[in-house]
Amino acid sequence: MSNNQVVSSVKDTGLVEKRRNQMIKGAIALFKEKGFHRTTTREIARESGFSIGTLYEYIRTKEDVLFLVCDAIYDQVRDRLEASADWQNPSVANLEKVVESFFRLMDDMQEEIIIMYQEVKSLKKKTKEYVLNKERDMVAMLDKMIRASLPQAIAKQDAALIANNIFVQGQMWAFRRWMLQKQFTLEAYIERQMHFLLQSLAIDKV
Amino acid sequence: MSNNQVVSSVKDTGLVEKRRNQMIKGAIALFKEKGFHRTTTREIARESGFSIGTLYEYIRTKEDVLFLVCDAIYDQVRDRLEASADWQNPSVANLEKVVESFFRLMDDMQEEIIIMYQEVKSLKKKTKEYVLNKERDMVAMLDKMIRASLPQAIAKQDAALIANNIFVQGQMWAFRRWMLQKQFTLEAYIERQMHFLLQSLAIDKV
Amino acid sequence: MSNNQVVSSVKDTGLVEKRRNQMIKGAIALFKEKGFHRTTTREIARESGFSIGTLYEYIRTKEDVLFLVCDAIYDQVRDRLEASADWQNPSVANLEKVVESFFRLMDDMQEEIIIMYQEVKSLKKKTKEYVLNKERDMVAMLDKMIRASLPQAIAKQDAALIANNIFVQGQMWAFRRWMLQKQFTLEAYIERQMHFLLQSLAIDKV
Amino acid sequence: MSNNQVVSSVKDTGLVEKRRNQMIKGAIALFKEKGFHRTTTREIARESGFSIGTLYEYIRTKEDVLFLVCDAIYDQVRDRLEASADWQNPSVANLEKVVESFFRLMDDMQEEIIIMYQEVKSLKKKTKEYVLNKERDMVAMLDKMIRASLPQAIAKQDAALIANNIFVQGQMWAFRRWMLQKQFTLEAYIERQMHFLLQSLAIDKV
DNA sequence: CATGAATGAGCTTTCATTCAT
DNA sequence: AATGAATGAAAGCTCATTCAT
Repeated sequence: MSNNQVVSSVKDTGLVEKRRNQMIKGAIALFKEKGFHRTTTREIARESGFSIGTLYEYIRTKEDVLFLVCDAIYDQVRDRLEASADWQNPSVANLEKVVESFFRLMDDMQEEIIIMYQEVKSLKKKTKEYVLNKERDMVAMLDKMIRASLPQAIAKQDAALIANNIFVQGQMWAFRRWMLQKQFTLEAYIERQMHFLLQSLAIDKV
Repeated sequence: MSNNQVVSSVKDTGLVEKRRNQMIKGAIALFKEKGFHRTTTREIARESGFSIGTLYEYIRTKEDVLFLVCDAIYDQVRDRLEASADWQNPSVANLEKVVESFFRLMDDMQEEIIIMYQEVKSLKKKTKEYVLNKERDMVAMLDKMIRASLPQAIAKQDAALIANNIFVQGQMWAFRRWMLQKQFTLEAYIERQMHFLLQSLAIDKV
Repeated sequence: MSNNQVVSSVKDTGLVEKRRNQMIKGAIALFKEKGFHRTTTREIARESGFSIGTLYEYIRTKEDVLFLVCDAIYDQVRDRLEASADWQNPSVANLEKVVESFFRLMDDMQEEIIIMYQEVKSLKKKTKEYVLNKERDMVAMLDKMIRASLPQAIAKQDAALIANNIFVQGQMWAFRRWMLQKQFTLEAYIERQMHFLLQSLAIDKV
Repeated sequence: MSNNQVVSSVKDTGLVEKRRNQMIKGAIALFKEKGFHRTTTREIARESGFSIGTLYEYIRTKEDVLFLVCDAIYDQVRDRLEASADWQNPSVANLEKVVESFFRLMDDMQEEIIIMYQEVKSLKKKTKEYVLNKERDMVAMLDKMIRASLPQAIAKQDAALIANNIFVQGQMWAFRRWMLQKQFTLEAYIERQMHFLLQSLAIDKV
């Protein structure tokens, strides 16, 4: 369903969704290549397959495109994360599965992740908060899973910290690829991070 | 000594260094506020206390300013990190000290850290590599310290991974402050991260 | 009867007239607020109660709307002016009545008058002439009335000049309201202008 | 001295004045031809003899140009009006001289007058008021002259009304030239208007 | 007849960079 | 060495108009 944080002149919501998807796809391709600021609205229109006039029928400002892109990426990450494991039955095994899926997801969506974290800052306060809340939600999912999975009790803060660490280690695979991906295969990276994670939680490898 | 990656028309190296320091200071203040792309060269000149013409006597392009800024921040981080502990006598205690200092440093220099990691992407390939090498160097320092400090042997890759984790956990204090700094004091953050670090390395708290 | 200076794709003349009246009403409301140039065709369509596509079924260019508006205003002024007095029986008394009516009319239709005189210039030559001829006609009516009313003979040119003066004094009530309407009530304005008019024509107040 | 209602990036006030004069001259030429809204900033720059970038060194928005133009025209009218007669020694003869000069001035500056009264409406409230105050001042000059010149006393309101009438009759020579200038020479126009003016004031022609 | 999505020329404005003084 | 006026490519955005449905 088309995002209604962003105003469109076009009424047909089905069309709005379709066009915005084209737009998001086109914009991501361009943002990957040159970042938000160096991409022009004309380029976005062309890459999306329509004219500049049409682009502006579906958004109001260039920033709207960025918002749509960030929002779409978050939703995609979340959807895939939710589908990746059994969140209803917490267990160390399922936690491991979640973490592994998350790392694989970050590998899959490297470029999108880089775009998102590097450009959200360009959103204005309100929109930025809206988007960051989605991150908060996902961290909370993981947080909850951690607390429910562990055999022993864990302090609330500790669970939150670990959840954040996992998140950042996932993102780091994308952001620091120039450093990490020369030294590690994805498999090795996952395996070693998982090892240290379990170790730090004093859990014997299953 | 003035950075000679960037070409200046002015010969007097002392003057070049002085002017560039003014420029870096001014630019950082502005980048903190509005980011690199939204800051104009005119503003940088004014904030630095000289004219736009003079600015261009000491650099060649706007990107040069960004480079100078990133470079200066890295140097500052490195200097302070080096001064913060006894790197010559590796020990778990010294490792802890280094890690703690690093986290405190990241707290101190939050804004600069954010600038750096959010804007390096705007540097062109060659310059970016030059800057990222400085990051590599610092990670290497930590890596080496880890390997030398631990009572038991640690795989080369593992040390590198831990070093990266520490780095990213430090940066995360700055980048995710909207999430972390509501839940943790710096002290608590350091304490818990250190706890998990030692735990994951199977070291009993000293 | 719908104005056939402006071409319409729609055949049904009754409908054309109905739609154009909606359009004129909508456009006047908008022109009052923001002038012709700052009003968009989309706004005119919306304000008129139909779609942009429909708007263009009844006109060919945006300028057509302006023409229709000016034309309608002139017709309205003329209709009301004609109805306001007994033009068939010239007399000083009737002349006075006409002048008073005209001033009251200008007060009533201030905004419309302002629109018309401020935007006609945007019409292209031919249409502008068509519209200005209506003004000429009205001045001629007054001119004729003056010549027929006065006890003594008056030079042709003089009658024309006086007719123009009266017209402009009426418009001035609308255009210079920021200056005049602070100092005069409409009644006082009419009374004093009439006084000077009669005086200049050497007629004793009836 | 350069108008400081409008902000300029250029510091050299002499230069600012020079460039703005070029700009005003260029803009008037264009506004005469096509009006404010149909004239582009690029055209103004080209006509003024400099680049679009330079234009914007001396103004902030397109509206600034319009303001500068209106302001300059008013100042010119006022200067010429002040120079045209002996304002210090009121007398019917001098009043006649003033009126005649004013009419001649309106003839001379027809195009400018048309621009001004047709485009002031596009200024925003504050600037418009600033400009209209200049009109008020001039009307006040005339008003004062009328009161001081007449042999008999005249009511305050009446003097103001007569002053306004004279003003509007002057402007009408420019605005209604399509109607008046076919029937009257300037000389005749002045002569007849003066005749009716004196008549209405019950003054015997000198 | 009515609709409204699509178009793209064209607008105002910005800003990195140069260069004469 | 320092200045700041000049430049113009290029950006974001608007809007009159068309035309398939």
